[in-house]
Amino acid sequence: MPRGNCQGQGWWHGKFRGCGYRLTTGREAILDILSRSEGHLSAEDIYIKVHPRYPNVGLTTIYRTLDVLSNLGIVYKLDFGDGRARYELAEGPKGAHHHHHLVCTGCNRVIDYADFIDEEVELLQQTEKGLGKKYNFRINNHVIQFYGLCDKCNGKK
Amino acid sequence: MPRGNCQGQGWWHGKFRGCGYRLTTGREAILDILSRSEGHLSAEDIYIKVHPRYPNVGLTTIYRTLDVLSNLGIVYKLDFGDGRARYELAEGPKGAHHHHHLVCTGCNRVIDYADFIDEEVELLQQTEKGLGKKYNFRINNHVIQFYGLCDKCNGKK
DNA sequence: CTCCTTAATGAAAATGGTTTCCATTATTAA
DNA sequence: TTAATAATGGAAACCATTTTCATTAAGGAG
Ligand SMILES: [Mn+2]
Ligand SMILES: [Mn+2]
Ligand SMILES: [Zn+2]
Ligand SMILES: [Zn+2]
Repeated sequence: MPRGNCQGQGWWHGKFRGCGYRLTTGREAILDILSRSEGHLSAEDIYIKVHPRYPNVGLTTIYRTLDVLSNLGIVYKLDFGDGRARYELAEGPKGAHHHHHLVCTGCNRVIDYADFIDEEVELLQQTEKGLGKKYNFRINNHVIQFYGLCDKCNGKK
Repeated sequence: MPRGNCQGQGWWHGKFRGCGYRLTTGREAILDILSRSEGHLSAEDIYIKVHPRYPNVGLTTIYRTLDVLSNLGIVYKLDFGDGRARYELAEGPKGAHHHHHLVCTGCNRVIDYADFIDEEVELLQQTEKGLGKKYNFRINNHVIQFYGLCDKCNGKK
């Protein structure tokens, strides 16, 4: 059984070490869970998934790690207005998967969509450029989210 | 001195009464402050502005009233990611003043902009229509915000 | 491998915006 | 005026997140 495989499970090690962060069990566990989970996990969601396999990783470490990951650009910190932050991997080993969000205010379901991304991205770039020039702003992030009721919640009167 | 003037100061009374809400001093005070203030006030900001003139309006009432106003569509509840909700009047007596936001993550300054609104709104409408059809969603709200560093914060290295 | 510096950690306590409770007050329809 | 009940304020509860601090463990130097 060959050692030292560098595909997949360890792709963030470089980014981590490059910024002077230590590689710890907790951090690997959290990234492991994030990369094998679909969707938008809260800190507690992650804690619950990590805990069975790594019972000595505390919730505090989850928060601290997510903060680091978010600063490194490895995860996005999302806010869907339900009072807790949610996180998703910015990109897997396979590359980026840019998308925006459609949030149901009835059941809190969140749909990733990428259908209109091309037009949106183009407009966003124009807008960012224009705003940046006009207001002397260095824009480095945007939030686009649609809120409404999904088919199920819409049916219920 | 004529009584019963209906311009300005009381334009929301109708909307209020129409929904079965009572008109109270606290509610009028809060709307008064909101309509004579620029910008994006937190509940506590409003409390501080209301308190000198109406010392017996509590913070709880501010929260409750803002919730009602937000449900009635009279104010927008905004989240700029600084851990507290902010509120702005949806429209004054003069009518709507649609705009989006540019948020400085350095100093939390928020700039209202309306420059690219037309194009944005058009794209939004298209997107809402497309998404609504594709995912069977009734979209009734969207959030567009740009985050970055303002000229001042950008200068500080 | 061992040592040593110090980054990282977990548990518990603190924080802080917002909500809930509940006894009291005030609005409004009759 | 009166009665029904919506609205209120103050205190306590809530709850996601952060801070504190004593302990642990990464990882570079030797
Ligand atoms: Mn997503
Ligand atoms: Mn605004
Ligand atoms: Zn739903
Ligand atoms: Zn700034």
